[in-house]
Amino acid sequence: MTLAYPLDRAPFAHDLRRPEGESERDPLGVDGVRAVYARGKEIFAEEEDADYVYRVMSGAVRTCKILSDGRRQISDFYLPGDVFGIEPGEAHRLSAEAVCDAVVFKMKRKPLMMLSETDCSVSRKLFTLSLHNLTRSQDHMLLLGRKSASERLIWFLMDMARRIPADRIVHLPMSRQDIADYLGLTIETVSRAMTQLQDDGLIELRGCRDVVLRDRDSLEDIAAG
Amino acid sequence: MTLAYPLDRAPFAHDLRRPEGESERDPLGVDGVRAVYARGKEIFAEEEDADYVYRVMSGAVRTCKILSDGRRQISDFYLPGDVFGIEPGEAHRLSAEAVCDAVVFKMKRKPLMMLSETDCSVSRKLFTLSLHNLTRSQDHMLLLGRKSASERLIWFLMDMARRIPADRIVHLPMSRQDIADYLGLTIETVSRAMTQLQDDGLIELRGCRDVVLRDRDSLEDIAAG
DNA sequence: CGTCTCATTGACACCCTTCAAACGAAGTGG
DNA sequence: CCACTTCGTTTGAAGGGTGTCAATGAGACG
Repeated sequence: MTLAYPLDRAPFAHDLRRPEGESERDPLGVDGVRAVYARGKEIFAEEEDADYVYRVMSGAVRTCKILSDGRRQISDFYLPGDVFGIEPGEAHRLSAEAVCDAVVFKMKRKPLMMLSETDCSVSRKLFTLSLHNLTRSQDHMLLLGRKSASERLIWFLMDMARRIPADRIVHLPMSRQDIADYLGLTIETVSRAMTQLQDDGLIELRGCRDVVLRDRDSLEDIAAG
Repeated sequence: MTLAYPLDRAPFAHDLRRPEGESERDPLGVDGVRAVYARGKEIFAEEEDADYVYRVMSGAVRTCKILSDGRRQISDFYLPGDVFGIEPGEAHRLSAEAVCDAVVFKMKRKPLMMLSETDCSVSRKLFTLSLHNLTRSQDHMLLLGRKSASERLIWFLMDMARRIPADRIVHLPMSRQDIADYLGLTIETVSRAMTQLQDDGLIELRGCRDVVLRDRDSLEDIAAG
């Protein structure tokens, strides 16, 4: 049997076949409902009231910030089991969209925050969760500020290989444009870097979304910096 | 009377003249001691055990990650009142150094974590704190991934103007190299961008560390993106 | 097979980096 | 008071990595 996701990333005992809209309980301890979003659909917008906190059940989600002239930076991708949409204030600081068809669990923010005032285990879970995100964004800043295009791409591929359940082939749920906006590059540069890695024998492309890591050791070394 | 820092950033009722080493209590609710670091001195290193959590009392601190070949990315600068050094695991994920002569309050991590298991207000404070840092790093990622040199510098100056207590002149505690490593640029580019902003009449340099914001509205607009 | 969308490739431009030198402020010693 | 040093900043010239613009290629789907 192959797991749908590594154990430390398993969401929780939801049955994906249960009808949408039925109330269930999140591991964080509050009730909520599932919602389905088609590829590209917006889950929430920047500045919108942050009434809900979300957990990915299947598919993938991106959160991003957009400048007035359209330049976009993707903060992170969220995979099954990941929580997103928690904000320090009343409004969302970034927008969220489905990278591919996705099922997300949404729970009301207010009950969660109220529970965290009385249940220390909940507030500590929230604390741990945001620290985890913070750690990721620190690595991301190093990448955006100081790494070359190929180093960025390798770091991204290794991160995905670690997070996505698959041994030999990493299936990327996102487009080149998403990767570019995550890595602070253009789609052309991502594409060129990808073929360069293939020419160097580090990876092998099986179609543009499936990547075989051919020289995992070298890739690890470069990703580690 | 002029405040040493804006009200929302005031650290706590420590008397800076108290002798170093004497035990005091942090607003987070645990005891600790003050420590003095000269400019450039390391407070903790990457990979080092994260035994303490810190709060800046005076001066400024930087946290950064360094690649094996020396490339450096500064994650953030911490000013009086700011807490730094909280980690999800047992080890520090970044290093911390004094940007200028600085006094920091250090409290043991373990008692703080134990307190947060029973006192919800503490774990919620920690949660809020890490969410605040996360929000900052999201803005920082947008800056590093998608903004031009001058946009980065303007964002930095406006952020400092907001955080540093001064009406007309912003005094930067850090060197050009620090600014460069924070903004993902080189020292030369920062210097050039700075003189360009001066030539454009947006700022005025009074020595290389004192900046007068001449056209605050334009600067705000550009910083907002 | 045609259409649509997305990915790849090429040519060229440009912003930022690199390398190098000059400049300036602060501190030291004669 | 004035060289002299040191360290950090500024400025200049040249090069390179990534962006831009444009055309081609490759899957997916009806």
